[in-house]
Amino acid sequence: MPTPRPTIVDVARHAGVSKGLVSLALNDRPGVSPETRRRILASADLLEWRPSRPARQLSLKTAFALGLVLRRDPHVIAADSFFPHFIAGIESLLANAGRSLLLSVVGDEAAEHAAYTRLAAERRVDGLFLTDLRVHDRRFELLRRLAVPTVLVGQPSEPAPWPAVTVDDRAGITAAVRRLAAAGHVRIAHVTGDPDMVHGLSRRHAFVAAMTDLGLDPTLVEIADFSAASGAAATEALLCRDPRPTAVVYANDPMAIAGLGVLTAGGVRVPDDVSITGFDGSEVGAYLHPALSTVTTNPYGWGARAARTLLDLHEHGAADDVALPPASFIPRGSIGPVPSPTVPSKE
Amino acid sequence: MPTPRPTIVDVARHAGVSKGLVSLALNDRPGVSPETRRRILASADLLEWRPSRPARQLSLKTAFALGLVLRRDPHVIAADSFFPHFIAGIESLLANAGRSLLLSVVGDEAAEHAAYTRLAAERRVDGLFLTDLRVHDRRFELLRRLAVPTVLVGQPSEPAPWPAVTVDDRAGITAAVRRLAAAGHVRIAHVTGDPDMVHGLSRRHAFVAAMTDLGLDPTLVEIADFSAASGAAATEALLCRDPRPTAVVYANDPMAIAGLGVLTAGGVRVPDDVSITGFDGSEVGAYLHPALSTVTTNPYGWGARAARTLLDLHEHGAADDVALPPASFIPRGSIGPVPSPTVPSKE
DNA sequence: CTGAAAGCGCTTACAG
DNA sequence: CTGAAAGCGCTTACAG
Repeated sequence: MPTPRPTIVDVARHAGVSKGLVSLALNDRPGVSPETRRRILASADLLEWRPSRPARQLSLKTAFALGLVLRRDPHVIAADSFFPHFIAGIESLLANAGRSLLLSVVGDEAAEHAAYTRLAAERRVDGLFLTDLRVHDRRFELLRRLAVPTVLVGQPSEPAPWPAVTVDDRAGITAAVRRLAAAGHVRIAHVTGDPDMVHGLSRRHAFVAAMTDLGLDPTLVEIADFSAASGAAATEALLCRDPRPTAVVYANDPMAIAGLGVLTAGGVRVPDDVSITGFDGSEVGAYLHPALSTVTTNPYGWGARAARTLLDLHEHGAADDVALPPASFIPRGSIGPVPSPTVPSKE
Repeated sequence: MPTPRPTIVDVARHAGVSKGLVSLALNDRPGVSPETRRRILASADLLEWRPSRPARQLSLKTAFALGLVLRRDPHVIAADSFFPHFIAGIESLLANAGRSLLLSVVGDEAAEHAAYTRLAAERRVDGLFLTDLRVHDRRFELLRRLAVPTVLVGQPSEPAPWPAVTVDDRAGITAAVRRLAAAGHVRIAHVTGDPDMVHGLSRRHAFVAAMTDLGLDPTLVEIADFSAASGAAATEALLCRDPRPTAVVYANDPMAIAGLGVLTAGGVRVPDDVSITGFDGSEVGAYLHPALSTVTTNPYGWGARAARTLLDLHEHGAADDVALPPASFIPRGSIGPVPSPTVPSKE
């Protein structure tokens, strides 16, 4: 049961002024004499008054909140280090802007669309972050109808009427492939992320392009979905290939870590027999043995920039696309020179 | 720039009734004839009207939101699988209850207190989740002053005026120690979580109690803080002990995974030379080699139950403590029998 | 069963 | 510089 809190009327009475004046004083607007302003602020302090958000929302037609809807298996979110840093980045801006973050975690598409609709149609948020962009993203049509300011986190695969804050993740994959090729690897494989997601697909395209550029066979690709389980299964499939790849580029860290487990369990030494790389720079990867090579994208900065863009969009009605520094490759112990050719298993 | 949306007045006009009646009809209250109700609902549907939250909040004095403030290094949150599942559990209840989750991620205590104060004093939330309970938790005094419904997620170390939803994590540690002892281990070590946190301390107490009960030396304890980095450092310290422990009970999975890396890098085989166990059941642990033994606490169910309790508290002014099923130990490949005694390294 | 009115706690022209 | 009033979009007694 909420305790009655002081309202603007209490402050006005205490300071001996009208409530309109209290409002002016507290929002630093002109038209209040310094002396009166001081008295009002003192009363507000004394009464521990804070303007009610709901009341401000109603008169200002602003929600003072931004929304993030996550449709992913909690297991995948849990394994992924992206979101905690991304969210921390968002919040680094919101606190100062007097805004809050509304987070929705949903299970399926129906719940997802319901969540977006509620947030927007009930005016709970001033804008929405769109993450985990999908290849034919059905949220685009929905959000266009809802007419709510939106920022795209990532490069959309089709035109969309909102600003995008992007990081070129292809650069990280390209760097990984080049590094492996420079170490003599030729049979380099890729374990993809969810192919329905733009960043799953774009990392795969980057892999194929980098391999092709180097004149290498780009067809050693196993489809997975970013989950550790799928990374393990894909790795097992790769181990059955003949000839076996000598290096694997995984589309994220959890799959690479699971892959490392499968390789080690199968008696395949990393990096002596097979080199591996991940993506997204989870903290734990640095502490594995061997330490996992990975690609970092600074999700904290990404979140902060996306929030900045969304606030701009809400305040000014427009905001520019932002291209953040490309992902960069961090080599660690999990990659090494190509194993010296031994007797092929067949032929 | 928000597009003008239909208001209750538009619906009333369209249906040819007063707006009061629209409100009654849409909230399923008595006093509206079936025929009129039907007409009103049809108009609302047609106009795609949704009641404005801010307006409802103001007249109902309800925020329709619950708040969660996280003060942790994003790296630690990212490595920890607890929060994504916990949050997903919360949301599983909120969606149906028409509530949203307000999430704040903050860096230090000042920002944390400011966040709680804003959420409560500005009436942004109807209640707060208190997680990561600390040993002398200074939030208790703050929240008492703020007089906002609160639910404790975990057992507080000192009396507090709010219901607590608890999971006995001691049971998991006890089970791990017993299992290791049954496998012949005597020199069992513990790498603690953050000792300022209740669950860091209680796991340590559980370790000491379980060892003492078994008549084993409970002093092989290294203080860490739940981060992978601290788990790695603690493991290195344990490796320098003489005699070396043959088993290590870590207070969470990220530290155990980092410890596994350190052990492997040092040529110590797991579980042949040293057995290890984690806590919290991250997905990736199951895919390591050897697979990480761990303790699960069902954070999804925990979140759902905490949300249920908080809603009850808000609606009825009171709610009972809830004790969820205790944590359970999941043995996997990372534990094995005590190594057969060889020549001690010294003496 | 239905309508007109007051109120939730703010902000903001509009007068003085 | 200050006050009185209207309005944001709902809900809810109070009359009829």
